[in-house]
Amino acid sequence: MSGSSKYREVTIKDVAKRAGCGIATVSRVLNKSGFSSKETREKVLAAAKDLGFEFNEIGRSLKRKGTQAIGCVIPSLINPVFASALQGIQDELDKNGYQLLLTCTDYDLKHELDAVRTFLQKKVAGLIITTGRLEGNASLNLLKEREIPYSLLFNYLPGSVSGVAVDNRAAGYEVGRRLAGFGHKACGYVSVNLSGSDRSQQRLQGFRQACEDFGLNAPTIVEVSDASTKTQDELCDYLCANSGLTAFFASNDFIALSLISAARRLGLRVPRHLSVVGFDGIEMGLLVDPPLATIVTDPRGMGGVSALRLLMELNVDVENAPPEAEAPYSFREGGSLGRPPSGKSVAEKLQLLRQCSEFSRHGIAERNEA
Amino acid sequence: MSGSSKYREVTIKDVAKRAGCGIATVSRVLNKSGFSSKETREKVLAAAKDLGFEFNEIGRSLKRKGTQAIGCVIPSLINPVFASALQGIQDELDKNGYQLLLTCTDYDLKHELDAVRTFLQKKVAGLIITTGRLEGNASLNLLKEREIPYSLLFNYLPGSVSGVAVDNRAAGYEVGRRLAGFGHKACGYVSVNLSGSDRSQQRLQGFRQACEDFGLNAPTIVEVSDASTKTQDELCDYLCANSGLTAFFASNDFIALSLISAARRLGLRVPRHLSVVGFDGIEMGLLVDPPLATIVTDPRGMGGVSALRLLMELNVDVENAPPEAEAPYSFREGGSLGRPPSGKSVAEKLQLLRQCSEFSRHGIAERNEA
DNA sequence: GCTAAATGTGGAAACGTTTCCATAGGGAGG
DNA sequence: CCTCCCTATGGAAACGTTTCCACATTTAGC
Repeated sequence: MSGSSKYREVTIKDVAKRAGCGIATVSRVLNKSGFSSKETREKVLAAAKDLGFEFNEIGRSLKRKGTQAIGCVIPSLINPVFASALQGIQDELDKNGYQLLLTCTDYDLKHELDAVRTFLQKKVAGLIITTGRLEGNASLNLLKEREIPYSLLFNYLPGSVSGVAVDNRAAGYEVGRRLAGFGHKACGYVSVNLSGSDRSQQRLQGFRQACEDFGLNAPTIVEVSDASTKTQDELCDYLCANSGLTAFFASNDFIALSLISAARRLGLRVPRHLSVVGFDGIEMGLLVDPPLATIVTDPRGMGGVSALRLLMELNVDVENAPPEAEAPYSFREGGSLGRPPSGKSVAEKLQLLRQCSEFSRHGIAERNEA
Repeated sequence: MSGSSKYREVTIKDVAKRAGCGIATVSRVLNKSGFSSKETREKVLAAAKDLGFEFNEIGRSLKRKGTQAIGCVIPSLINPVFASALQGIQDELDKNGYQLLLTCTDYDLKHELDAVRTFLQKKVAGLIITTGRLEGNASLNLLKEREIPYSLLFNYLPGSVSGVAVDNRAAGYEVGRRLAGFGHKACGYVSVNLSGSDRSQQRLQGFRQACEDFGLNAPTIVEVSDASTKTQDELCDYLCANSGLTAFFASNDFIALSLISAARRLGLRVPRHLSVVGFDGIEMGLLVDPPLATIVTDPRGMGGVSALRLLMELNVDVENAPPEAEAPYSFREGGSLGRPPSGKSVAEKLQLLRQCSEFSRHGIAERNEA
């Protein structure tokens, strides 16, 4: 309220004055660089302590022409996969004395470019980027042109750009193979933002190829919006309109669980009437009933690896070098994947769907709540 | 490999030379501050464009004695509540031209203090903090001493420090009231990190009070570790050891869902044999069967509000001022909360638990997988 | 006891920017 | 015609640091 004891920043000059020496000496002592006698060293250290001196990183960065910060550009934090990856990144950066600057792009390439520009102005040491679209990506071109080190996360373009990512194509193929193994013939691929996401498209490619190789029909595709309540409605519509499909590959676990929920709303049982396989391997998938069959990945680990790779490129000597190979994944069996319905179950399913089509969606909800 | 066409930073000096004027003029033009003739303005703008000039934010920050960055200190990104909040923060900062510096503390106060120190060295304009323990918190004391603006998120100490948070005590009380309304008498409180989290303790306080006011027994408390697989085991043990409890309040939705899953493993049904109420209102809670009864909060909104409050304190004129009141929450009914088991159900439940105690936990898993 | 090297120190420049100040031209008002 | 003020401009200082360099002192080698 009264005494404006405005805190005054204490600089290296203040320390020098107090220690009775030049600022160069202070800098050397505090940075443990160059020569210094034990005597002055002690005086400087004492002075710094007395005054509560802390380096001003801005001054340092200006002189050193760079910061100890890494810019990170990801689509969103709502997706737990990205959040986990970020946690992995943060852990590694922290361990190596780097700071994390974060921006979310919401899959908007314009936004992405702005973010990269801002990071460059802030003179980040490097960037970690997850983008929706690799090909002709303006942000990446900018970084290449300026020769700024960067590391890609979750992105890779087969035979061209490589980053820390699972082989989405191979993983998608694996899902197709598994579905075939259970005897499914007619499958669906459910995605959010298929058009704007390389990753989703790669998974679909692999899945398609597997369908072809193992004699399944070409998958029926649906792209749903990600506003949760709307998603449910869209998924219900999709299920109703495609009663012939017996198994679904969802582009991530959340969609997979949404699909199972939508099926439940329609009175359908998983895996009795339909099978569902997800992607990512989020923990929740193990807590639900039936447990979700999915491709398990390690986003946190991947984030860590991407950070380590970047740090290595920056000549930081990290504790243990990250593996060179692409990120591992594995197929997890789960109760949500079973044999396709046969005979009685099919009849049951069709009966249920027929009933549903007689209700408005609102009606369905009401009926199920009763 | 060969031509080292090392990119050379272009500075305001280069622009000045090219435009044939002084650097002061360039600065004025590019910042639209002070006077400039139309003629020079055009020359400078053209020169800047030709050379691809971009401001060096370090130089700017040094002169201006501060950055346009906000430091954010949260416990973890794995908890989707924090991730959502961060998304809200990021959105607002982005909208107002501020950058986000992020650190996760994993509830470690030492780590928290280090992070705050680093942010101060980087001359952030302000901080947003979520801490486990408010009382006597060293980081906050440091910030007060240095007179650095900060905004608390998810924390508040009734009658003392205030931040953007729901009234955890009142919300906990509300849960107790609801459980009483359903006729429960003996309840449990399940938490991770109870000792290290003010929030969890406040929820418990409110819950306890409600139990007292509505004539329930004092709640039985259990603290579980957060390593998922271990959690399941611990929860199973807890359920077995407390067969008399009919309802559980979990300190967050994830624990609530874990508890339901653990119950399922034991053969128990929700809400037939036990009721469960969560906290947070994560989306997943609506996708599972039965839907989770919980306290619904708006972490993303809260993050946004905390950012806006901070920006206002920094005299940024934000678009619309955040609400002054504490963050809203609401109780959501869900299938996971029902009446306590009576007669036949109790017998059934005891029978199931008796069977379980005959198996090792490993045995349980095997039995259920079969 | 002499040079050469090793050790210790501080002045000053530099990093890229903003901004104070001095200077100067031009128009208006007396 | 002389002030005065307004517009326009660039030189130079300042922000806090690191580091080059020149200089001083000690130690070592003969």
